[in-house]
Amino acid sequence: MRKHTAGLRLVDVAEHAGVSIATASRALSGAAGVSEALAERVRAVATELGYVANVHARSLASGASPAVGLVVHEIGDPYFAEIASGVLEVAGAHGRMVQICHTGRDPHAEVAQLRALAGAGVGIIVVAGSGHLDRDVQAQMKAQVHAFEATGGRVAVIGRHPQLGVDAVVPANVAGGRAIAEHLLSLGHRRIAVAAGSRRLATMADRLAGVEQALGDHGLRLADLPVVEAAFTLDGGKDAARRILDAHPDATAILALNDDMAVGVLSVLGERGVWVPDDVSVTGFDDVTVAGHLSPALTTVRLPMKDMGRQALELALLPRAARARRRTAEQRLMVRASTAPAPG
Amino acid sequence: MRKHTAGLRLVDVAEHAGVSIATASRALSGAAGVSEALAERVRAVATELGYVANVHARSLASGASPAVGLVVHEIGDPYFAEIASGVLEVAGAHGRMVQICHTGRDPHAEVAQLRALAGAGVGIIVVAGSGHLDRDVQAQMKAQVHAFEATGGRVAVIGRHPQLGVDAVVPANVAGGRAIAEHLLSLGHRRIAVAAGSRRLATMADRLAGVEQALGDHGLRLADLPVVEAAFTLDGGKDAARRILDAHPDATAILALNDDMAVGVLSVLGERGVWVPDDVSVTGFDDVTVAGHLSPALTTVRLPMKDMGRQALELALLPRAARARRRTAEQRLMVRASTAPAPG
DNA sequence: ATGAAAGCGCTAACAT
DNA sequence: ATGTTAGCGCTTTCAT
Repeated sequence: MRKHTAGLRLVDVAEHAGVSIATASRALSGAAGVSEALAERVRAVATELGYVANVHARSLASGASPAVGLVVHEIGDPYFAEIASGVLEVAGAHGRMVQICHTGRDPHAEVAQLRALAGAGVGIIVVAGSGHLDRDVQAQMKAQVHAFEATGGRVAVIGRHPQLGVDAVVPANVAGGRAIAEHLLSLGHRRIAVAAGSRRLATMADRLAGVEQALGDHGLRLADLPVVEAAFTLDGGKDAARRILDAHPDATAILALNDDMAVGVLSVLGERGVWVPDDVSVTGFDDVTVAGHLSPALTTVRLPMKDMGRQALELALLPRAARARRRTAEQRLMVRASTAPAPG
Repeated sequence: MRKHTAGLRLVDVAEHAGVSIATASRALSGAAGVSEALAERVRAVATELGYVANVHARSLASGASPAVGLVVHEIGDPYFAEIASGVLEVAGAHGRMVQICHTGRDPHAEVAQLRALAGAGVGIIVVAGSGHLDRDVQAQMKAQVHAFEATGGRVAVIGRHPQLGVDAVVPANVAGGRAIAEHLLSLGHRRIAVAAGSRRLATMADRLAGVEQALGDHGLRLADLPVVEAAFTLDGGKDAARRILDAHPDATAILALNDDMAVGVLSVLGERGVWVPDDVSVTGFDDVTVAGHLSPALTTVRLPMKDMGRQALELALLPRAARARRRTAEQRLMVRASTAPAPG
């Protein structure tokens, strides 16, 4: 904990400028009711003295805080790091600080972080993690979010959060899932194994739904394909790949539902001497920066993560609307070297 | 800005528990001077009511803030994202929030962010970006840091920051530079081109110094090698690779001074039909998560970024010492597929 | 347009 | 061990 041993105060500025602290306050916060000349003088004195207002005092007195909270699953994960980059960019442009919390992919931790941010007195919260299909989690999130909004807080989420009813930036996960599956199908793949994260995540459900649509177009059903659930990470991808190779050695393609998992899949395939794309095609989802530089370059679905971060904060910066706003972030299929026509 | 329209206050808890607000305060903050039974009751009431203390009021009254500020060049960059992950982990364990600022690699922005964080009332600042060799920048950083420490703030930096005199976690950049260069030299490479970032960064100077030592062991001098300066990013690596290929087509190895640049180098080499490692060996520095999964897997120097983040905050959490503390983060050479004996 | 003064919610002396 | 009360530095009525 920091002890404010020193530090200039508003009184100091006021005295130096020969005005009352009320006038000084108005001049510095740009409020009306001060002659421009006086305001100018006060500001000059403040800069000269190097005065910086105490946020805590300001927030306490005004009941308004300029800080924005950002909740991510894991900041070390490129997907969230890129989103964070977009959020920081917009925050910087508005002179706001960003407090980041991570949840370790635990939905209960997410609720706890929300509470913590509210307690930490931020005025805006952006939730970057996927929504959850679990009713219990949804209810808790909803309660927490509403409590925060009731005290004047603003919330925006990235991803589909069923029942939440707040402003949202929703990536085209269904369309993306459809596009990537369609790509594999059009290459003649039929024995496709899916490396998936938890089905309790809305993101996962949506991407799978898209895959199912594409399959349906070809008279196939998702239920007939092996869908292996594992952690939504590089290691999870490794895990899934091993299980797929063992249980379904005849698969000609592995469709991973994010790039992290795809990297793990590629890694295990390499270890086992399976050639990509000659023996098995592999696809990812997200198009994180390195995806195009992998071995081989990964065919994937691009999502504009940084822009999603920007847009989410921009939504949250807007005054609350009667109906929750919704922006869609478009996907784009990136065909690279990790996919090829099905062998045979 | 958030308006606190509602919200429970300490008085509410005190009333419900039938005690004074002083007792309530003591009970909740765990201060001495309250009977355990009473403290327990107060805490129970607080949880039941869902009371969360107002940080602004608390910080204002106590003059201490639990927030920690983290300054990075770019949070979307995996190197910094991993450091941030370590900082968040330790902060979480101590019940503290982390405010992240990015500087866009501009040293003057770094100074400005420091000032902003101090103004935002954080108690601790961790600076993750490399130190700068420019005297002017050093002086400004120093002034800003001292001003912050004078008001009771704590600061820790990651990387060597000449003249700063604060607690630091210093990665073994010199040893790493030496190890990676020695690796190439032992493979018989002599015509080595270096893809470097700005030489004004301490990190860069240190890594180059290590390279120079290894060269010296083999009777060579850095001055005789092409050292191409470019942005310390993937695009910078591309830029450097193009210039190297054009001006020094006979180079048998490209030593990039971070992984981002190495990825860019690999990318350009691929485009131009240069085989790695058959025609040209390529090395990186940092060992970001994907380095081992690139095409080909990158030989590089591993730095424990996440742990560096952890350690930096742990240092900053300690009370200020008479002499600045210094922890060294060890490097480790990771030999992979991107290097091979020099051709011919 | 300017100033005086009453809080914002909490902590930390200072009583008791 | 518990309660009373004076601030922390600022914003914002309310006077003037």
